[in-house]
Amino acid sequence: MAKKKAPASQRREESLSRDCIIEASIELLDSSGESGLTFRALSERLATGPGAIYWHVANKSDLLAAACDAVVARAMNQTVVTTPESTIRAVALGWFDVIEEHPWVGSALTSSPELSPIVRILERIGQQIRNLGVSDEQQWASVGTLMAYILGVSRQNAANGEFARTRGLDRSDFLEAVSTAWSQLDPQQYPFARSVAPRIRDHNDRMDFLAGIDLILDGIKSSRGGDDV
Amino acid sequence: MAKKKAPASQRREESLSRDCIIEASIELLDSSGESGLTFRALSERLATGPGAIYWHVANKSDLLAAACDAVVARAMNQTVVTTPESTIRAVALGWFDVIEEHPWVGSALTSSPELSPIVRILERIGQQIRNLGVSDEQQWASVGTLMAYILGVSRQNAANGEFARTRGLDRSDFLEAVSTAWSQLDPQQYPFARSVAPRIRDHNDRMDFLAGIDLILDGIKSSRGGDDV
DNA sequence: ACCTGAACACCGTTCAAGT
DNA sequence: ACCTGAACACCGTTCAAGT
Repeated sequence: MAKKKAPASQRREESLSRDCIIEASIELLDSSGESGLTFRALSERLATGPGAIYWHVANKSDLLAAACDAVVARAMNQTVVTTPESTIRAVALGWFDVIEEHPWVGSALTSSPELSPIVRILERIGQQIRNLGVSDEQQWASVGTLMAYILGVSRQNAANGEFARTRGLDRSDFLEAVSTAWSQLDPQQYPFARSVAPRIRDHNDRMDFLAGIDLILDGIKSSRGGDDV
Repeated sequence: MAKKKAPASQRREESLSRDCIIEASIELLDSSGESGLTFRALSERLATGPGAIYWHVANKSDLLAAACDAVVARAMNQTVVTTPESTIRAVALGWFDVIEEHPWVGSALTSSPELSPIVRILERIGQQIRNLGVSDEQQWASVGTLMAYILGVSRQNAANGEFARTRGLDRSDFLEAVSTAWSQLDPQQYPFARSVAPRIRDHNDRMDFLAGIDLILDGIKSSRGGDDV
């Protein structure tokens, strides 16, 4: 029950702790992207030496995973309760917004597959899939597909954002570039990409993301009835 | 028509070229993972200095993108012709095998969103979605969803593989670790993850991947008829 | 035109030494 | 117990100098 108390001494500022290191890391990642998180930048921000951080954190990948988990935990803890389907959509959209705010999370997610962030999302989706009345055997496929889709979009968005940022483009510059590049592809080899190029310019990532969720939910519902192959 | 001819001179071994640098990079990535590709390791393998590589290649991310594109291009060029649906499944499975052989491709893919590797896959999927008779407005959503799913799985598999490799685990060790970790989660907070934990131990990535493709195809077919929201 | 290889700036990480 | 900061090994990248 008893929360871990802070040490009695009241030094100037607060002393170093795992939590405040993680918090500073998140700020650094938000403001300067994935490459912005270095032990030197971090120790400068925390007014300490690089070595000090290693007392509270095992190494960089541990640090990144912890920062990622902190963000995800915060986001996944606001509960919604309506129908299973609309809860899934709400969770998915909430997650989309998290990625927009913290693009680096998209790529950091995959580094710690053992537990933490991915399980948090999987659990929320999984519970709703159960509520949807999907059979036991189909649950794993349904949740796995949704997860792969959600993580796939997250990663791609993160990469696009990082790509744009490092080249000093904003979002519409980026879409414009992709659109014109695709429209100049060889018509024989790339008819589909060309046909779809104009649509890229003013599409809405968030809406497209939701459309994919709905598509998968349709698939889940349609196969909920009969087939079990 | 005329293929670019190699220069007449026949020096000992072949001289450095963009192609052979890319080939050596692929070998390096296959054998030692993402972190194995360094300019020093590469120049040693090519019996040259690190600076020489920069004559043929702009920088590391250019090199990685080129290596990735080479692998993808090779894989996407074997054509299958049956029904649209089974072609999509074949392309997806073929892609899955590419990732198994070259896990680093999963994470390198996203770095060059402008064109190249992603468009190659998208084009093949897109053509089949058209053949499936999906309406123009639905095509983008359908292909986008499939792409996000496929790339999502690729990325996750790559990350899992890398995770296992750096810890010297093989695949079953890894699954075992995840399975037991999930089964020890708090029953109140993580009922779904716990319920699904035993299934992880002996699931088949390839089959699960295909199940997801089929699920999404079901969704596409079910919404092909009426609704246009 | 192409290659060499030393040099630069910058990483993650360690560790003896301090308090 | 916790922090300091110099030091180490290793990156990507550049560039004067060579052929």
